[in-house]
Amino acid sequence: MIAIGEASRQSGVGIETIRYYEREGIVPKPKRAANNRRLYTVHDVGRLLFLKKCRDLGFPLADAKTLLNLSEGGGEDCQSVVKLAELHIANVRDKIAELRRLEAVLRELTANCDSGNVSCPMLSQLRTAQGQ
Amino acid sequence: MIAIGEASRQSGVGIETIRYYEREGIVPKPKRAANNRRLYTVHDVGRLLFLKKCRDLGFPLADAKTLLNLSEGGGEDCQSVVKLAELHIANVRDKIAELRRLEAVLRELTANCDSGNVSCPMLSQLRTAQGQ
DNA sequence: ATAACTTCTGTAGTGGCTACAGGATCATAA
DNA sequence: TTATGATCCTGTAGCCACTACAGAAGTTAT
Repeated sequence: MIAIGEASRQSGVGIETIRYYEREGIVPKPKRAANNRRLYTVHDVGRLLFLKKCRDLGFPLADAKTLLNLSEGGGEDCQSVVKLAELHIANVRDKIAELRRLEAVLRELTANCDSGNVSCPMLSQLRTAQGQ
Repeated sequence: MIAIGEASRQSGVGIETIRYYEREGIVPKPKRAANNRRLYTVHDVGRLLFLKKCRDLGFPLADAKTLLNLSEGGGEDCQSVVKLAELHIANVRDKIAELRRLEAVLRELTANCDSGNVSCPMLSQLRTAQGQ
């Protein structure tokens, strides 16, 4: 049984975040010591590590919770997991495409901005060009 | 002189967002009609359009405000504009790289999840793999 | 007159934390 | 024993950039 600071160190999840997860019902409320301090088990730390990995993979917290439940429920519902993951991958791909588009437009806008122009080409574009 | 709804239509910026920009000091407070309703000029709509383009390019609102000021200040400080834009481009590139890394990891994690496995390979990985 | 639309102010919610404030408790050293 | 500092507690507010109300008042069309 370890305190919240140690659980934070072992899992990489911040102390405030652990308490936030508890408030939000993402993880169950831990036992308390006689002095009211939270006590965590190895299993609890495992949960936090699991959640941290999900978050690092970009899953929304709600999805991370779902995955945790799938992991702890006996069924090992591989199909549900894949479904969630595929949706997430699609989101990631969409974001990449959007960012690439943005980068291209930004490069174009700044292309003529190097030399000491009287008026800034990028600002001109922003003032006059059609949206998009 | 047009009302806020028309300004919203012409600029593509939502009504609530226009009021938000006013509250935040991103755009100046417009004149009011006798009935206390906001009145916008073509120039005001131009500002909103400018801001919308900046936001669509992914600039934070604070940067959008800075760009607007640069655009309206007489100097046309092309160097400041490029500096802001280059920083933003670097951010965009970083995000793309991170998302690509994520996508690769997610693909790897779901690679063996197709057939009817007894236990889910992805969940196993999330439970046991080292962070990263 | 009635209905439907628009606008007004003010407040709260979104996601996922993060940062306090103000207090209690614990561990360690002089 | 006492001082110091680390850790913990609860509760609240801030971040970003909106978005969504509630409840009231005014405008426009039939």
